[in-house]
Amino acid sequence: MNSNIDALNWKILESLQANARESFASIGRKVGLTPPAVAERVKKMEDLGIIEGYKAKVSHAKTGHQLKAIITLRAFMGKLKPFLALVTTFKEVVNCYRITGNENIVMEVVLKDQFHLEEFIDKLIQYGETRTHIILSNVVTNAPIGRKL
Amino acid sequence: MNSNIDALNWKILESLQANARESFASIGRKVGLTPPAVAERVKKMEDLGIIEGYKAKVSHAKTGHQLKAIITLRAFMGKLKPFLALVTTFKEVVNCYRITGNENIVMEVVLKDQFHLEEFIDKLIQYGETRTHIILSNVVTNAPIGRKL
DNA sequence: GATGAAACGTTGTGGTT
DNA sequence: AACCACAACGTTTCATC
Repeated sequence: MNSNIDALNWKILESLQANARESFASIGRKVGLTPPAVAERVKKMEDLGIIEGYKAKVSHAKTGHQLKAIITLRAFMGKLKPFLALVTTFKEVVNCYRITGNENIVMEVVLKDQFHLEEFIDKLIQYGETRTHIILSNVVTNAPIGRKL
Repeated sequence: MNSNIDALNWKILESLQANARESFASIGRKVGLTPPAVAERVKKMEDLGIIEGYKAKVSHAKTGHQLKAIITLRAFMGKLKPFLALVTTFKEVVNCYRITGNENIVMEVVLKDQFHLEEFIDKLIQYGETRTHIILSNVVTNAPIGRKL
């Protein structure tokens, strides 16, 4: 389970977390391997599930979603299951976790404006009690995973 | 600010959010453009800040961090500023936002185990009152941004 | 892992609308 | 301003060692 990731693989992961489009040839120059060797290591890490994918990060603000919020939900009796099915269809929801504690769900949502927020919250009220926190600023965003944590 | 993103660019963004390592040639085949045309459009979206970067997603679990948690912080008087400076150095913190409401900060953290969690919370107590929610499961993770939100 | 060759992709120039 | 065509160059991929 906790896979054997050597120093070379950590360097490769570091590069790919910083720029997923960097070529294997370029990574190979940095870490001292030939392109096929890098390709083989990357393929193996993909197969093992260490690398889960490569994603372009698209700006929320530049795509017209100036407002971000954290919303927690404390589901009503019998409403958690239907909510879990529905939440994957809400395009506003970027991240959603089931959690322990007084609330059952925490979501990170992106919205156009306060009208959009109001409209979104209205869709939630039948499933449970919500609490909304407007995001004022990003302090840390998608920090890379490193060797020494 | 809210940039002009046409249907073709949305298709390109869709592809790159699904697989940031897909070649411009391959994307071009899908959307009906030549590779240089795709490259030019992508370059422009990078320059405009629509595309913020390309990141490999590395599995937390496979790198030895089985435990994830949402931690909120209600900072003590005068402790918010020093905390904001420090939090960027905590490798456990994947995401951190400043928010409105009773708490000032919400963080998403990855940890090895409950001992690691205890150790991490101990580092926070001098900055404010914390509340910890263990993440039980991911319902939605890094959902792509789409045209019609 | 390395090497070398073939297939593929990227990038720059020039030209078209 | 956006795109295509073509060619030079770099990258990936496969065989082989």
